[in-house]
Amino acid sequence: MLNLISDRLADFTSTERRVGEWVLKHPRQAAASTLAEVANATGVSEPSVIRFCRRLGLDGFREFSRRLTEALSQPASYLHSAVAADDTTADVVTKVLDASIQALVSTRAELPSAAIDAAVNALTGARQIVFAGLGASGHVATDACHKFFRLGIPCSALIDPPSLLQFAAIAAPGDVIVIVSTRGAWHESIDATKLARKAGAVIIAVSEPRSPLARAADIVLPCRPAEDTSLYTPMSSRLAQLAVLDTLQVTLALALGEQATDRLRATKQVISSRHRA
Amino acid sequence: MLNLISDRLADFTSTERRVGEWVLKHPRQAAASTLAEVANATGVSEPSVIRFCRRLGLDGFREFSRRLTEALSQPASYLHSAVAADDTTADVVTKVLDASIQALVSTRAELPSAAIDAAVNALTGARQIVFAGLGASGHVATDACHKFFRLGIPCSALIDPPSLLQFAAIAAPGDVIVIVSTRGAWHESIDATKLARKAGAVIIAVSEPRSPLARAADIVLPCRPAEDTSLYTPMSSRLAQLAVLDTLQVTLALALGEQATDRLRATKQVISSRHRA
DNA sequence: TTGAGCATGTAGTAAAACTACAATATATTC
DNA sequence: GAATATATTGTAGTTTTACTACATGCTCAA
Repeated sequence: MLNLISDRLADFTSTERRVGEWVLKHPRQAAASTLAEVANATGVSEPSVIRFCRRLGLDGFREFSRRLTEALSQPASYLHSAVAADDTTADVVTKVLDASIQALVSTRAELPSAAIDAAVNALTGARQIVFAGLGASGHVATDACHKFFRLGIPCSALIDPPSLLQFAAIAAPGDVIVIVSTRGAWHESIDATKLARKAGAVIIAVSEPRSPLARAADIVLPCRPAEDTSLYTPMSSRLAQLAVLDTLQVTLALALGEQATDRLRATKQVISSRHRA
Repeated sequence: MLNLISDRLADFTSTERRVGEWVLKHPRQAAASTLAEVANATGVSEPSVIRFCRRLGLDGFREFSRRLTEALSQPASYLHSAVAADDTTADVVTKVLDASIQALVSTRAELPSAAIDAAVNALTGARQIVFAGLGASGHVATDACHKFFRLGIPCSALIDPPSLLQFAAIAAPGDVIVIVSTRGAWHESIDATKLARKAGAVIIAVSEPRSPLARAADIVLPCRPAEDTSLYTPMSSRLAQLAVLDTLQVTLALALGEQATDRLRATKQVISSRHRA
């Protein structure tokens, strides 16, 4: 939460920045304050504080307070520390898993439910869903495809630039493209996004929220990559992306109701019966 | 907080007890609700809810909300709870991510470094590494392949039964097969394991530790799947498998020394230079 | 310089939390 | 068993808080 604020501080208006800086400086006080108190302490008007909250992708001041309280009561235990060449195996196990846990914990704290709702809204009416990702994100896209198709929606995965661009060229209204990209900086992804959007498709980016890709997309599901402090540090962001898409799938299943759950049940059943055989 | 409530439940009035029981049953929802919503959900009047808060020694409903939110973001609350059909989006986000976090936390606790060491030992001398996985585990295998090949070892991924069996038939000493399987029950995997082992290959199973596959393998990296309490609960075990393989890769990189780290550096470099372009 | 567009504040509204008090239920004493 | 006292709960109103609509003023471009 605090990271989110400090990251996005740059593209705020001056009043919003003032609020953000104050919150970063007095996080505990901020969490316990009312809207009027924050406005007073920062010397801005109440609506400006609300605008600040909305800018963060939150619903309003209420949600801001809740998120901040959550963030401040989170344990600092799973902190990221770099793997060193002389670490024992037990050290490595702890460090790598802690980094991954941390990635999920911060995702949990920063994922705005409004964005999920918007995404679900787009997906419920979708004619088809296309999951796209290049390189390591390709695996996430494929995985997601494998997961969403069980809901009975036509799904496919595109994991190389030519396919992605070709699809973007023939995209149509009703198509939803979910683009997974850790940094959101590959220009192929961005080009495809712009192209497909012009054609009327909805683009959901699972990506670093301040990236060019995020700016080009309709809906952003933020997935902050952990700083790459070390050569050995693996991409924990991949886990976060998978978890975000898990969440989206479950929410979508709930939104679709009976029909989707029946299909889920059927896909589970067919597996377990094969196992017994 | 929740303990406090359940402890004191006995000396509450019947209305207060009704509120307390509901809060214990739906803690997340309670933390996100307004006074009126709680009153409505429990079928009592608003002042009664306030009296309930006061009875807990709190200032009012506001403080109750804050305390509850704090309590729920403590680490002990990353407990697995099933997604229900009437959950809000925020509930789903929390539940799904909590389940995933829980999977990693328990993996961290249970992963024996001796098994990692044994696996690294086998891998350092490997002529080639083959990652195998069927269904959802196929993605994990592919992902691992993509990750390990950067160390400069020949890697491939097999994600369908015929390929797996064919490879098992021609396996040779020096080959290491890493089989990913959530339940470790597909007989194709087990057959392939036995076959390849007879031919002198080393088999590492990333799987439920008490499964038939685990028994057949040389080395077991335990990955206990979270109980599938609900239809909606996605496979958190997949995340655990990925994290275990992350750990293995980092440990292997350290064991291989200079040469491997140079290669890792090179693969990172080529990506970041493309990004800038 | 003027006008479009954006940032910000003012004033008002809706809703949330809280209070005072009345009504009902429960216990107590004769 | 009746009458009174006490405790419990709800109703109706007040205050506070969060939010909205709109107006003002500022910035930048033509």
